[in-house]
Amino acid sequence: MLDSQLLRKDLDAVTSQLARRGFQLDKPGFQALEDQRRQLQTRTQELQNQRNKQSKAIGQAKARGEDIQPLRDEVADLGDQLKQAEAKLRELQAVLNDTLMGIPNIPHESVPDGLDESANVEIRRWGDPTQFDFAVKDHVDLGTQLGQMDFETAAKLTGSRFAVMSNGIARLHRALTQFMLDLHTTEHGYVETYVPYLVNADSLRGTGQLPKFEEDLFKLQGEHEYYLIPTAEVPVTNIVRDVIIDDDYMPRKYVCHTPCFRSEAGSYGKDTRGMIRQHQFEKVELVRVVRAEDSYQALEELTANAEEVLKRLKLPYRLVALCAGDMGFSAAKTYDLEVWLPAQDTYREISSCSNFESFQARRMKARWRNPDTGKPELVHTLNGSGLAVGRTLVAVMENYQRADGSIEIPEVIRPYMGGMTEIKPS
RNA sequence: GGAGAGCUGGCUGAGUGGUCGAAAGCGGCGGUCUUGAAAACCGUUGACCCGCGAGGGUCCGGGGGUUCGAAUCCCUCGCUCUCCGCCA
Repeated sequence: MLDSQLLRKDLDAVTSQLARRGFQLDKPGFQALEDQRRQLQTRTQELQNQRNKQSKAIGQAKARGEDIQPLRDEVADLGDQLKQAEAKLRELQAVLNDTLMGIPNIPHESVPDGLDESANVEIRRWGDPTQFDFAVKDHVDLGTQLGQMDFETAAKLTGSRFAVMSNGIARLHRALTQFMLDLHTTEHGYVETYVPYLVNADSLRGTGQLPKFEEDLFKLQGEHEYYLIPTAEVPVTNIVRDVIIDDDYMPRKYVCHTPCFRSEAGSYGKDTRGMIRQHQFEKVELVRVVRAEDSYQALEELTANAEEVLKRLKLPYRLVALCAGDMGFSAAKTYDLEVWLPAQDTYREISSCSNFESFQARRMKARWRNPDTGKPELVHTLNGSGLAVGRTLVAVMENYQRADGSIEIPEVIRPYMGGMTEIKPS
């Protein structure tokens, strides 16, 4: 959510900055709502003031043992007037709030112009695309031929966009997760965190998935209004919702491994093969809660933390700065990490690292107490994948494949697999 | 699942429907004393909204209701705790 003060004071600037990401703000509409609100709020407060004064007078008169009936008659219809004004104001504020909740974040000045991914800007590359002297297979062929990846059985159990893994591949999948968690906790200073995989609507509103993107989520049936988490970002970031963090506990760095559930509505026909786009996948998520002035430095660090996973796995990748129009709703700036996938002969997203500035914090009322002023201030929140485990598995399988269809295990992962060096057919 | 008790400021915890945004204590901050610290003493100390300001308004778990007036009464939802039952 944007700062409503900013919208009031500088509507033109906000409108043009939002236009950079292709969002059209209804300026006259917003202005009209805002004017109405101001009028109604003043009027309501006047009435409240009147009521408070008169009620107090009644109380005092009663304490002195005077007859209060004349005073009561005076305020007879005040209550009705006030009730009406309050109801109208509430209605208007709800409309205004809905409008506000539907406005995306303002792109940071360093974000490149552009409305789609073609305008994204490559920042740097690491490693060279893996060379093979044989025809490469994709992870589906590799996994199926090893007898350790089974999409048909998954379709039987549930439906499309799910996977069953077994044996070495299943273990590799788990080992990658452990490796990432260990790296981020022991070397990058993140605190390992375990959270619920079901969240309520308030949490989803806090991080920006609701109200606009409900169709992307799996919602539970039953007495509770719970949703499956689409990313650990939601439960982890909401840890600081409605909290004023003590300065001693700033900044906060969380790492959290969870499954993620996404309906992938609207992605029909996209990445239908294999593990690239699943309804359920594992992710190790990095979340930071920092002071406003530190958030862009923190974004660079967090991105570097995610890159380190790829470096240790010796997977070639590139770093891309998303243009204004390609960023997610809540982000002020986003870097994507794209890993080299030989079978697709291209780089594919494996991590997305964003600074949300105060956009989520304002929705969540997440603040910290500034010792200099003694006042609570909104925090800045960031998150990034470190990394998406399913896609990392895909990248390892494809980049470490051999001519015979076996897969070499990256050195840093071997300790997590009891010293195994390769995966061969079951 | 059954029965009961709660939810008040950073924390603990008072609060007869009427100058209660809320006693008191702790903690924090500032000061006196001290070479310094501790102790003691004095002072100070919630958040949010509207307004240039003076000032006004809202907030006692969330929402709704009764009333001229609600922390206090009623309804509802959420959460916590205790006992019983069941259980990985």
